[in-house]
Amino acid sequence: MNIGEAAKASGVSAKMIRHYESVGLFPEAARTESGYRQYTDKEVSTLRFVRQSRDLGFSIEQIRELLGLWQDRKRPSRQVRALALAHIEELDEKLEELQAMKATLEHLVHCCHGDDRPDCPIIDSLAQERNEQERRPVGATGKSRRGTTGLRAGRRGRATA
Amino acid sequence: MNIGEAAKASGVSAKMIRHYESVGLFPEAARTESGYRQYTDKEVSTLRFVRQSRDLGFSIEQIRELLGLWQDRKRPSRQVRALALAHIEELDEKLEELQAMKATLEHLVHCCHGDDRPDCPIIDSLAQERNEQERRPVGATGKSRRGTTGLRAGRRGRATA
DNA sequence: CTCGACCTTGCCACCGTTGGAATGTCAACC
DNA sequence: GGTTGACATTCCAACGGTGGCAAGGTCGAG
Repeated sequence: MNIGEAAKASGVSAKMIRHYESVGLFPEAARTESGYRQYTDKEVSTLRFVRQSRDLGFSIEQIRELLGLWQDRKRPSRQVRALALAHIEELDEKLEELQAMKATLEHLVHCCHGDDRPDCPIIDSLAQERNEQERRPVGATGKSRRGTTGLRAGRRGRATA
Repeated sequence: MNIGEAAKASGVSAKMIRHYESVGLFPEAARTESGYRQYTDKEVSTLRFVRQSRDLGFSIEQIRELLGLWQDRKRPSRQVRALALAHIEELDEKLEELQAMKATLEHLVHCCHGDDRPDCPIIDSLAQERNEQERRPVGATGKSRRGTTGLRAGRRGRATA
């Protein structure tokens, strides 16, 4: 099976398959004499595993761990569960951050007439001087220093794209 | 005012001030004879404006527009409102995506005993073959092609850091 | 004069993914 | 055989936004 077929079958683009290999998420694939990568069904399921994991938002590093746990058939399910729970927490942090932004924005939008007149509370608010505390309307107990929302980055891509 | 002070005053790191300038979000700052950037209070408030916008998750390009609207004192507030609404929609898409991930994960975690035994529904699920539809448990009417969650990227940084 | 704190530019790293260029290979058709 | 088109290969760059480091210049106080 060539890389293109493997891509279609797994839902991971050929591009990303090579990338994952180069990053060491995958062992190097077997090659034909001319250098084409060859994939077995087993490797395709591994690819599919990676794909599903990424769809759930796991990072490459986390997937590396997941793959390890998957291949170790004796590992306690506790370990997998812990990994998943940790990821849920990450998701929660991001959710909170996004929700906070949304809430603030909705408030501002609510305050703005949005007509032909130039005065606009949204712009005014952005221009306003504020201190650290006031700026975060929701949550933010000051625990996690570095916000990790990481908006706009773009993932996914239907493979073979 | 040197760049360091401007950074402290605005909450935008010196690094990012230079970056924004290089990207053209800012006009080039005035310089001393020796080449140090000089900032006025007015420029600091612009910086603050940028900072607040970023805290609300606006992209550089959106901020560019916001700045334009801010400086044009005659623009109808409708325009600003529209920009904000558009951004809220973006946030919503991301929220939905994250929530879908979380829901799936929570379901899986719920199904997994998480003990010393090796059998684990989480891993099993990741390994499973699935088609496009089944993979997305929430929302996903197929409208927006490119998922834009963009997990893990990391923003913020308290300035002057 | 020297020291430390600041500034300058520039380039690299992260994250994951996509795109392109330039080139090589394979299978099918005439 | 030769040509064509769909594949494959590699490498390099980009996106967003931020941080980090290095090699140098500048400033003010001691």
